[in-house]
Amino acid sequence: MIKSIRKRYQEVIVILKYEEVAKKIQEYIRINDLKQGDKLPILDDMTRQFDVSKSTIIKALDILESRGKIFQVRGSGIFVRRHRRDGHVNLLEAQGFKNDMPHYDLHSTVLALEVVKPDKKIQEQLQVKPEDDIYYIKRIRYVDGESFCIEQSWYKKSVVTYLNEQIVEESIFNYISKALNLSIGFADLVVELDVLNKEEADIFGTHEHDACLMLKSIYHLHNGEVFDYSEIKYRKDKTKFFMQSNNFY
Amino acid sequence: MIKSIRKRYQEVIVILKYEEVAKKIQEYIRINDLKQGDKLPILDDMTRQFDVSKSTIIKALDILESRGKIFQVRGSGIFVRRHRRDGHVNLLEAQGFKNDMPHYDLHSTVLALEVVKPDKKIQEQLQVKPEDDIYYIKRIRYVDGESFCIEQSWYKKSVVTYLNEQIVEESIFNYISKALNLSIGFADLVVELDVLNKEEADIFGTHEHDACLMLKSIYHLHNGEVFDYSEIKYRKDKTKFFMQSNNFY
DNA sequence: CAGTGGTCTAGACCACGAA
DNA sequence: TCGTGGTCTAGACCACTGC
Repeated sequence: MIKSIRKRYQEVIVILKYEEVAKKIQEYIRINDLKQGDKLPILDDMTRQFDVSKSTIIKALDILESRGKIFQVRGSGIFVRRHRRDGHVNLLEAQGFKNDMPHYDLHSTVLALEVVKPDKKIQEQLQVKPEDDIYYIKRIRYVDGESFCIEQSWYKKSVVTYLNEQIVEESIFNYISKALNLSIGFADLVVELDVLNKEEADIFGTHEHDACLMLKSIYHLHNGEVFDYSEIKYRKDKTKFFMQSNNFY
Repeated sequence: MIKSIRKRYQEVIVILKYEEVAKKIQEYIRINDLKQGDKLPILDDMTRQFDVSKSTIIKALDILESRGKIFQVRGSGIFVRRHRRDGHVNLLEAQGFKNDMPHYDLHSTVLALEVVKPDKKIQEQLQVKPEDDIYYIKRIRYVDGESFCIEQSWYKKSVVTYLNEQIVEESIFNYISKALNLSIGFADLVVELDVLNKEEADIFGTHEHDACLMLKSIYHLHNGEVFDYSEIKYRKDKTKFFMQSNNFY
């Protein structure tokens, strides 16, 4: 492959071969509507088809395996794993919403968007000082017109330098990666049971002190810096979290 | 390294270099009590120290990264990520219990251990026929003498050919991998909110219809065959699920 | 025992971060 | 600019599955 094709103008956006191959394999699965247990082409055929070395295919497959898309059986073949379950919130592709509910009508209402000083909890979660500026955002998210979750999030202003109502109504993460050109590295997530206060109960059309699922997340940039802490309450009757694990050793 | 050292007698258990290296790096982190953000030695030093090729080190590091132990920053270094949180159930190392609560006194009470025929739900989850034999197990698990969760599980008898009370009181997964020599490949997990029935409420010392966290899991062997479906109810006041995500792309 | 996937290496070259 | 990590390759050899 000619090197210049793998860069985009002056931006020098390098396309990784193994990412390209991984994308194409996923595309192949989608187009051929493969289900759990269906077999993919053998390695040798893939090296020929994609015109890359065996190692590169294997790297692409390892990535797809770690993302829960496929599983590899030595001596036998490479097989498709069950797809994301529709309507479940996928905790491991934790970039909100659009990904989880692709077939639904989604929108958000912004209840708060302001610059604040962090209290003790936020200082600790975001690893900031009391005098640092923080964007505080509170949103209700709707699925098919019905309230689905209530999200509060705190962004380091030194990283996410600017936010406005329109950005916040749409996808903050999309804005962060596309407009600010930051790349999100990893996240720590905690799921627990919580209860609704009066205001939240009204939003969900239920009763104060009702149980709900709480997801607390800390997001890091690629260099390890924390930039976002968020707390999301999900209504109990609509929410299922989905995950896939490979880590047996 | 001499090849024969890497096999154990006649069993031909091959030790993978990159798994060995990964283990040693984790050990290094533990011994030196490294915290989030602490730097590991540079790649070149590790290749020398472990006497393996650069690719092998990188593979080991990729594994540790996917397991949430470290993060790698190009041009800068390799850094330790926050450790498992004590007392949180780690959903991605979902092998029960002993791993999640290493510093606690754990035990189990077996309420049921019998061979049954699957109902519709179990037929679907385990992908078995109505006439297939299934081990049904119900256990209460205690942490420091206090009931922590109630687990029901269904094992394909064609895979897990034998179980007894002692095995079930201890670790079934341990038995499966060590004694039956089966290797667990991957799992699908769903977390949702559920309520307690009268019996369960009594076990937890709380009220019927109280909310609880429900974890439903489907476990697969390395070849993709389902062998276990389980439903675990966790008491709401004691339970936090923890996960780490890398999948931002 | 053929077919298929996995491990490991040496080495060339590239990309990012910090100073 | 240099230190550090990342991509990619060709190829030798190994290991598991199923016929």
